[in-house]
Amino acid sequence: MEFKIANIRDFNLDHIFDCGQCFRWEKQADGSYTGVAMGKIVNMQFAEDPLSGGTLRIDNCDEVDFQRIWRPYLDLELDYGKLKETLRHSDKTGTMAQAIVYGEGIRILKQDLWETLISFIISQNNNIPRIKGCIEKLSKLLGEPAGEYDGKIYYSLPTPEALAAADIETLEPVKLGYRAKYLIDTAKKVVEEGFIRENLGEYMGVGPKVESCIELFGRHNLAAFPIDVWVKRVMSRLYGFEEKDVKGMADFAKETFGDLGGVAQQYLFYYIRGLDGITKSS
DNA sequence: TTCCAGGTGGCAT
DNA sequence: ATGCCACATGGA
Repeated sequence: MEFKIANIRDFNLDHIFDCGQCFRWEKQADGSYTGVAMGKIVNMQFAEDPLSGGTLRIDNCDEVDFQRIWRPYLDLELDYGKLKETLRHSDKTGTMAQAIVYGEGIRILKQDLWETLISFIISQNNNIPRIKGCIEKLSKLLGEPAGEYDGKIYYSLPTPEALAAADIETLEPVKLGYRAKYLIDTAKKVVEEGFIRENLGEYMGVGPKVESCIELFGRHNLAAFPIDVWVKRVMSRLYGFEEKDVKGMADFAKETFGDLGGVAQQYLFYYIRGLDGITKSS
């Protein structure tokens, strides 16, 4: 079963799935992406058309799933054309205008909270290819088969219960390093106390940066402005901040990008990685 | 070999 | 409240 929708603008699957917000979508040889989210496996392909807007094809999806799952997940309700107009001249250097051109098809996905929590705990002091590998191995080890697509079995992430029942030795093959303890600890806390929605920093392994990522990617709080090494790099090179002046960067982001800080951050993150020759997260 | 990656917890001031 | 530093792992 396949669902198609036309006239989609400000949309590019490479930009969306390779801007560091998610770690589980696999690019196929034909340029499409296969992934599992909300317990469903789908394959997405996008055909560009600058005049009318492109057409998005989602395989293994019907109209109901599209409306209930993928339309919100892909943030198709939000007018990114208008949003980009607001951001384009927000800074005085023209940096944001260039970053927007470079990542014009980025959208902030509405991801599952639990998934963003464990994904970004794993992300600390780690690189994107390794993060993807860890999450993949973790899902195969303790997740459930979500189904099969194109001859390949896809696994869901482990539930909090499954992860809480694991121990360090069980997780050894996932090669999480010192983060394994954080994951188990966090899973136990979720199982015992229910999901803490405020003060995510109470979870082991969640500091200001990870919390900010969860706010942005898991709760769609577009004002959140996560500051990691790449953003520090942008702020330093393109806006003239000292590398360690995180407070200054945060204040600047708030003043300059306001409640769209998170979207601005994604344009900047994707842009600086491109400038440094990092593509396809490899 | 050393450095680095979507940083944080623990400890000393 | 702020400043260090160890921390697992694998690729450059």
